[in-house]
Amino acid sequence: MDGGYVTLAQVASAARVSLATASRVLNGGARVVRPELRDRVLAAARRLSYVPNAHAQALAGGATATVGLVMHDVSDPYFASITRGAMQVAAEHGVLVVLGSTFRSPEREIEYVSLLRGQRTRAILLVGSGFTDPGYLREMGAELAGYQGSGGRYAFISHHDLPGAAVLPDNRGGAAEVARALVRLGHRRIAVAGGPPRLNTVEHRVGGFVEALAAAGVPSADVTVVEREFSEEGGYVAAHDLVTAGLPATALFCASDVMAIGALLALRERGVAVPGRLSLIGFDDIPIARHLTPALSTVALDLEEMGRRAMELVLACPRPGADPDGGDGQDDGDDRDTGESGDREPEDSRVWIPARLVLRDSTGPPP
Amino acid sequence: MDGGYVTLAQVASAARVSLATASRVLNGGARVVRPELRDRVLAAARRLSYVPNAHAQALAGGATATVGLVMHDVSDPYFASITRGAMQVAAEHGVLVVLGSTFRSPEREIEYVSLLRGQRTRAILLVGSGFTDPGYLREMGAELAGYQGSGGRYAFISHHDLPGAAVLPDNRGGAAEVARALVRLGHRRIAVAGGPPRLNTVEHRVGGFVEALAAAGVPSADVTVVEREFSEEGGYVAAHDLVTAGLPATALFCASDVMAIGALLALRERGVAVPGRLSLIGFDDIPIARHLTPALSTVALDLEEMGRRAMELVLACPRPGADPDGGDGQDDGDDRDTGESGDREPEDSRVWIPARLVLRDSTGPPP
DNA sequence: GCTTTCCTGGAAAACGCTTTCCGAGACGCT
DNA sequence: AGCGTCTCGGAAAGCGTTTTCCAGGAAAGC
Repeated sequence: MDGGYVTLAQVASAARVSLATASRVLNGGARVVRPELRDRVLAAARRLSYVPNAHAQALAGGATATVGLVMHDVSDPYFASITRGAMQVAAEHGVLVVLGSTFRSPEREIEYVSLLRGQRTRAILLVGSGFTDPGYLREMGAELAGYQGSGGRYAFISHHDLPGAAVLPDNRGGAAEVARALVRLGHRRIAVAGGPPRLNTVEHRVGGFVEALAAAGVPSADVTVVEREFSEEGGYVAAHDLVTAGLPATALFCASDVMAIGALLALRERGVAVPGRLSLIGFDDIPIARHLTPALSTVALDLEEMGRRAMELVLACPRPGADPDGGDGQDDGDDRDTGESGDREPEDSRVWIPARLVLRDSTGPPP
Repeated sequence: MDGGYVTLAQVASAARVSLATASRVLNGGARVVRPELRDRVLAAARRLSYVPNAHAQALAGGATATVGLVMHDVSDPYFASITRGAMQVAAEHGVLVVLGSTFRSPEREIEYVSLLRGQRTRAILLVGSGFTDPGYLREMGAELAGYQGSGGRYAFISHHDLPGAAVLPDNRGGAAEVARALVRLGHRRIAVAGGPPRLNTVEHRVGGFVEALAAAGVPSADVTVVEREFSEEGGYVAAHDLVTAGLPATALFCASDVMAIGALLALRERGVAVPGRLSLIGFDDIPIARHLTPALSTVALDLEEMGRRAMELVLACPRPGADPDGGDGQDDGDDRDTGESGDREPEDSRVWIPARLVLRDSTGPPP
């Protein structure tokens, strides 16, 4: 109305009631207040259109209702879908979501965690591939330990080589399935387009793929690994370079759908028929994958579910005492530990997300 | 390290300095502090890994460094791109972004504004089409007036029929260009797939299109308007129904690219050649539009720029006194007021975003 | 009928920070 | 040398809540 905010004190005096009573009626809840006073307070609050000051509430010891979400970039469909799932659960719990975009910079990621720590967010979700850099792991580890020590919860989505609860897509398994499927189709000379190996996700997908290829009897001389950016542009460049190099393959596996989209564009520009001359397959099954022409074969991950599960993990009612104890009997995470990295505490909740091969029109037998 | 947070008081005592001095060194900035003390404080803060409590800072009168972003759904590419732009500017200003997904519910939109008000966010960005419902306009208007009255800034992205700063895409103009382009190509029987008219964006795009068609001499009997959901599914259903009805058109204009994607799928399933039998054109130029087959003709809006401009609008240094005065000489918004709704205060900053017709492969002459 | 227990409202103490106001030295001017 | 001015550190007053503790009245027990 006029300048400044309506405070609880104003509501209380308007209702001719003490501050304590007004607080109890509007936010407390535990204690009983005589109906008559209760109504007076409620009426006054409505009349003045009182909105509690979240900062004051947080300071005074009330629980904060915000969760931080740190990721590469919301406009990347992979992250957009995960965010969507996470926000659904957040909304159900009446929790506000704070976003941080790192654009794949480890420094920014750490900075955001520190910022969110300052905001006393109830929890932090670290979405997307972790970095393998030791300096990053040390710093981020310290930051997260401090956060947890002071009562914050956190969870990773995707592998991070750091202790903590996590939602883990079966990157290796999915990539291996791609390898076997391509071999089954008859491909023998195969290319992989990956990103920088400092990203865990890339390492697992490319690694799992190459290993499975070897296991299926494809000589490593017939496997071409191309490392570019982990982005649409990177996929474009990878495919372009592959074609320029004489296209030493009949199938191309891209470490993500986004890369595959870039690759598809390059292949179209260079006149390479997909899947006629080259089979193409991605990873993630982002929503547009099925709308491309040819419809993109890929490995489906339930991205929204990943977001949902992670948010549930950190919002799952903790015992209020904030001792650094981590996971508390999450029931449905089938805990097969594939030992991808053994340095995690066994108490941490782990949710595995299965990867499902989806063959659409972009893959076929070799020419 | 141990339970609980490190407070400024602890830092101060570790540095053998008063609270005031510690505050001045770490956050204040205005006042000068002797280098020796300054270093002591800095060292202590680092050693204890001090993180200021943002809530306490906000309460004590320091500026809040968060901005709210309220929109339909981040996983919609249109909103994802806008969000990306907004986050870039936010990051430059060291501002944190809080996200709210309304899923096109006016109630949720109002609820989020109220929540963000409670968070004392520095500003709120309302992204995406406003609703035409009078009840919504009244409530939202009151909420925003209260917010502004207490020093908050806000801006709309897209038309909202409410006073306030805004970043406005030229929906009518773009739609009119589509109409003229289709007529120029030779189309005479034309269909439009729109969403519910309670969305301003839909109203302007469909309205502008139909009017321009009339102006170009296309009899209204030859124009088919189909109203479905403003979503991919809605586009699918619209196209499906159109085909079922005997396809009384040689061109289909969809009120958004997302709808066009759905329509394209339906047309493919029903065996309708695009653009051979039916020309298709969307609106927005979301990033994947060019990757579809056929590459989607559309009206390009610089979505990231829209996000950027809006964020700049609300972050543009305000005079600290928070009197409800709104716009302060934004230099480069060319203020042509097309009078789409006359009830706004002239002081509000308005940034117009031009719409540019992009003809790709999904449009051609009629069969 | 008097004491003991509930029950409920109010006063006041945090919560962690910013900022205003003072006071004490240091310096410059006459 | 004396006085005024300037600089910079510290004490303390909030900021808007929650929550603990206390007091007074009503209900209950003997």
